Amino acid sequence: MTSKRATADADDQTAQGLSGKASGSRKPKAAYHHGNLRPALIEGALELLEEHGAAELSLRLLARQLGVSQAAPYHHFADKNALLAALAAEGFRRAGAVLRTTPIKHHSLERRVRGLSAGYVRFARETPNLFRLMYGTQVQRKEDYPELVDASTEAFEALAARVEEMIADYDIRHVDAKEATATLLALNHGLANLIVDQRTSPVLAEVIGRDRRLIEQAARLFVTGFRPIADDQDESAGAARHAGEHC
Amino acid sequence: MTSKRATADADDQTAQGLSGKASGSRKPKAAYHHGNLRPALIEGALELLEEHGAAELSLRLLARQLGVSQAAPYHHFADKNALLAALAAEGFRRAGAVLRTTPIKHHSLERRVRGLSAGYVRFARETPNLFRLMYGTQVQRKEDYPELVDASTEAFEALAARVEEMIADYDIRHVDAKEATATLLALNHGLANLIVDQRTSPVLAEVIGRDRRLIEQAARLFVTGFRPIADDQDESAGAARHAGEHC
DNA sequence: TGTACATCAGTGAACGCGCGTTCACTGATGTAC
DNA sequence: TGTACATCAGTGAACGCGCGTTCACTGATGTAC
Repeated sequence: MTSKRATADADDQTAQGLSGKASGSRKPKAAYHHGNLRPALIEGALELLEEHGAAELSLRLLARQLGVSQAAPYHHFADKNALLAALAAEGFRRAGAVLRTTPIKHHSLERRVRGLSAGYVRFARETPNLFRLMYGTQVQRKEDYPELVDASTEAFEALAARVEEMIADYDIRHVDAKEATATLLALNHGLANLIVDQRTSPVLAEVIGRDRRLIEQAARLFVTGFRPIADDQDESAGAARHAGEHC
Repeated sequence: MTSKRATADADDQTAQGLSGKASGSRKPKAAYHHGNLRPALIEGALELLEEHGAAELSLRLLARQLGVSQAAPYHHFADKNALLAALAAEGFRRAGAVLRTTPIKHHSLERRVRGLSAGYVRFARETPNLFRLMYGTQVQRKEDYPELVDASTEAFEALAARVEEMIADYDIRHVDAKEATATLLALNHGLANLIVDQRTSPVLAEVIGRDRRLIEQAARLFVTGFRPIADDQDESAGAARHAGEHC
């Protein structure tokens, strides 16, 4: 519930209380004007979302939690869907930031891939309900919210830039950049979803439970390729060993 | 709304009507006893789920749709959650069947991988809301429903068996079977989720929109590996070409 | 510097809604004799 | 073969709930003069 700008002002007004304005009525309760409600709504909604789940995130509960009337949010968001869209946009901004800033530049290809996967997965794990909100059906008419469209586009482009960087640095010739980006995104997205999901089966849970290992393995396999090739896991490329079979 | 067993009986009773039993009262409306409500509930729920979305799937609407009182479902499911769990279980059974029966045995490695991905994705696309239900938070206390646990375990094991088959047939030595299964699952799951999700960004939509191409590319890259290797895409294994860089 | 006033950000009561679930009930079914 | 009866699968009315949203309102803010 830490807020950024105006809440600080509001706090000043109530907390300082030394300017004659407050005129003695020391209500520690909220001033009539919250003063910073919009960001507080988003922040509070993110907390409720993770704490109680998307199904229980209602404008009324949110308003109650912020000590504000249930009509107040409507001064800042057209309706509930608009608030949800703002949350999803925030999610994409965070995901984009992770992809953009993951420090992988001077590592091996495998470690770079692993770093990107780990970052994406970490983001999803930290705020799983936000992650679900970003991709689920809960937010309707997503295309109507430019903030959301832009944020998600930028997140995708952040990953694309990282992939292009790897392709350039390693002079990888046999793949198209878009193709590789989409595939890596699918892999990351799949890992994140599996890890975030409630694991229904104990068998699956055992495999997925050890996140770190799973991500390492996935990165290695993604880089190495799933096919008969000799044992060059860690060193460098080795000679091929198997003649093609059918087709 | 085609039903399997008991509904047929019920139909016989009303439709035939030649045994004196019906005694002339030709009500084409439902008999007092539906006779086959449980499967009808599941079937109807699957339809509602895909048609109107999970948010609008209520027991009341379902009962109304089946021409039955809103209390009737409680004779067959303890509560709404139990019905949802049954739906999810049905989803895993279908997914497992797809993975088990996808005919890939005599194809190249790449085509086998592609076949498995395509099958999983097709299942997800055909009933996207069911797909989401299987993995989402909507069904609570999943572990309390053995039917669901078993079905999801069997689906995972179906994929594992296919991966082991490939590993054996191609004598792939540098990967562990579990590792490869988990990674391929992640890739498939990511592809399916991306394709099923509402695509927020037009940039992403363009990449993901052409499913078939995306899946082909992902399979190729998954098999080939994302690293500097010469051009042996289609033939067989080729000689390696790039000396290792850092690390 | 003081004041009038438009505007903004709140309030609180109310609307109508559909939902999950329970309850006492009743009609239909099938089995024991 | 006919009948009594336990059991099963329905009914329909009602409970209580929380929700999204709207409305007429009022207190606070800041700007023009």
